[in-house]
Amino acid sequence: MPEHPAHVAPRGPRRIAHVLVDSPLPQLDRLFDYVVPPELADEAAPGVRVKVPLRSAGRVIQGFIVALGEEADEERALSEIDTVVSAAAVLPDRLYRLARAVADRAAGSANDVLRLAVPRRMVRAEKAWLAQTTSASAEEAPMEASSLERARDILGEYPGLDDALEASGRVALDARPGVSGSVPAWASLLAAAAVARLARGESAVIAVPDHRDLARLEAALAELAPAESVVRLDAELPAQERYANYLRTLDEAPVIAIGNRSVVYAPVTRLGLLALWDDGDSLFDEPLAPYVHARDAALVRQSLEGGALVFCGHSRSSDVQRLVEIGFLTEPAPARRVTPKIVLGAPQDTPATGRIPSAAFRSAREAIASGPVLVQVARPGYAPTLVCGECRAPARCAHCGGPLFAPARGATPTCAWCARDARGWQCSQCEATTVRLASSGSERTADELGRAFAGVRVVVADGAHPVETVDGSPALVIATRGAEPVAEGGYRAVLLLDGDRMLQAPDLRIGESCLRWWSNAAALAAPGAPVHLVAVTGPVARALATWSQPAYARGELLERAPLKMPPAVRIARIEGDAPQVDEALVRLGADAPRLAPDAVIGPVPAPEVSGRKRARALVRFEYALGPAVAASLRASVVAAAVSSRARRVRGPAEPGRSRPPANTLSVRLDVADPEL
DNA sequence: AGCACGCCGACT
DNA sequence: GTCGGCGTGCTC
Repeated sequence: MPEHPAHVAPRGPRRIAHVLVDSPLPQLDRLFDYVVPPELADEAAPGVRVKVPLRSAGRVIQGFIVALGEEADEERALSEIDTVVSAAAVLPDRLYRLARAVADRAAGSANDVLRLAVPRRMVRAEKAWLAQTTSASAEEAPMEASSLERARDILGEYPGLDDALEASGRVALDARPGVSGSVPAWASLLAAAAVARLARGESAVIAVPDHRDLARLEAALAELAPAESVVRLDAELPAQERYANYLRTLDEAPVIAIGNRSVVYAPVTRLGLLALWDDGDSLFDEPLAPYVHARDAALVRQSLEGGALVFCGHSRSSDVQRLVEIGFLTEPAPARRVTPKIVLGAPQDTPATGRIPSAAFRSAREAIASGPVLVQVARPGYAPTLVCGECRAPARCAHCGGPLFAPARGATPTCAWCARDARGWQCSQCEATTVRLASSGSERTADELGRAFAGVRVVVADGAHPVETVDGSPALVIATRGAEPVAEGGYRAVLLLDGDRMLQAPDLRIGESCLRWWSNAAALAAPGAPVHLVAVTGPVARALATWSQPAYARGELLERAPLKMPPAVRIARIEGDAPQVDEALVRLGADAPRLAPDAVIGPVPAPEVSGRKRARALVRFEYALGPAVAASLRASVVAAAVSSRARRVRGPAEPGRSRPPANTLSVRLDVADPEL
């Protein structure tokens, strides 16, 4: 029994709150302990927002109580919690653990992950939620027996899938091509999987790349799931609704949460299914720190919370294929293989009009009598690139040197950078004054085909003019890749036009991307409708023609392994003040001695920031070394942030100019384009 | 980020 | 003998 001085009243153990403070500083990315004062004891529960004193960032800072504890009174000096912001427990323990694990994997801060997961607080929505949870909580939405039966029918197309899902399996699922009504088959499949989990009282989370896919998934769920159980979580929602929906996922009653990349963090209760549609889409690549791809976040989450994990697509990303090959994912096969009818243009097939071979043209002409025909092109606009009419050099803006394009038929060339029109243009190479259209955009294709198919309705769909669906009546639908509308009953013919141009992009993954774009467009065809891939030969064309996307992904992986390119290995990029980059590499050598001798590329000089010499390096590492590499790089980031007095050197040098990054060392894991 | 602590030069 | 420069380190 410890002695107490007479003037201090002996007290029992005190309540302690472990608090995650909301600060961007990497050195504060850990839990801080505070005393819970007796008057806050009722409200200070795990998950609530609090304000706490911290010797920085003003006097008080926002944070979340992550957990509570007790300890003897006199062990150490602690500050008290200042305020409980609201009694709403909006950060459940499972979400904190997920954020922590995802941040650790990416050498980032838990706060940065939580910023993606927890929408901005809206007091009105929060009050409504608090009132509702206390009165009518945990009421389960009734599920119609016929819906569940339909869901089971759909899942039955893949013998073994239901078992795999029940056993919290992890699967790579090749979606059946086709549409029923205006709903693509993939959307019905994922909706059915979600409904099957919901029927067992478990939640589902489904992430899709963009809002058009979200609308399709929503349509599929409308046919199968109780409306009260489907919760949209995406950035397009009004702030109040978004926060209300977030709070809804915290309820005891299971939900189907759908949205774009960050929905993978939705903190639903009893996660039974976590699914990604079309994981090869670059929209799943998170552009905010710590830059974690939704696929990786999903992998981390499934390892923590269990439940089934599904990567579904018409094509196979090399990343998912890697997981298949190491035995992490299984591939449930469909009972009946359904493939679109792909027609590769014969080399001797001469174009009847413009860039369309005669066979494809005939095919379109026959099909258009009975319904819509899809024409996929690479780029929007009229003529996206212009060249000199004489010497064929790219036409450049006289003012800024930017590339010129033609906004419409016969229009004056315009600069793509500065938007000036190039009246009186003259070639800088040969002084000619005429330009030539070097490429066709969707508008020009629509123009040309509209004349060839006189009297037919023409629909143009691209990023700027999105079209969700078209009906089943005859129409020419010209769409840029990725923007294809769904046609009711499927397209009667599909023409994939600019394949050769698309394949030429200087991108490590261009083959994979093209196969994805083409497969997704082909999947919109009606059963038996011809899909013409024009002017492309080689492995990607063969993979499409034989509908063997997994085999193509496998080939990609085999090619990249000896080159040490992702996803065969992981790659980290380190950038910062030259001495700190050097220091980080030294530390890495000590922390991860099993790194290959050629793991580090660089460092090379990077552009100076306010007069400081900067450097950049890449590190290639095996997946097994991930934890060691991430921890080491994180330690370097913290060390650099703590010791950095660089910003003081800056002083009065530049008044209002853009300030250099707060951290003098920045680290990014799993870079998509491994360029120094 | 901010703010306190601490160890050398100029001061009433 | 004291005030205050900013370099260094930490934040419950």
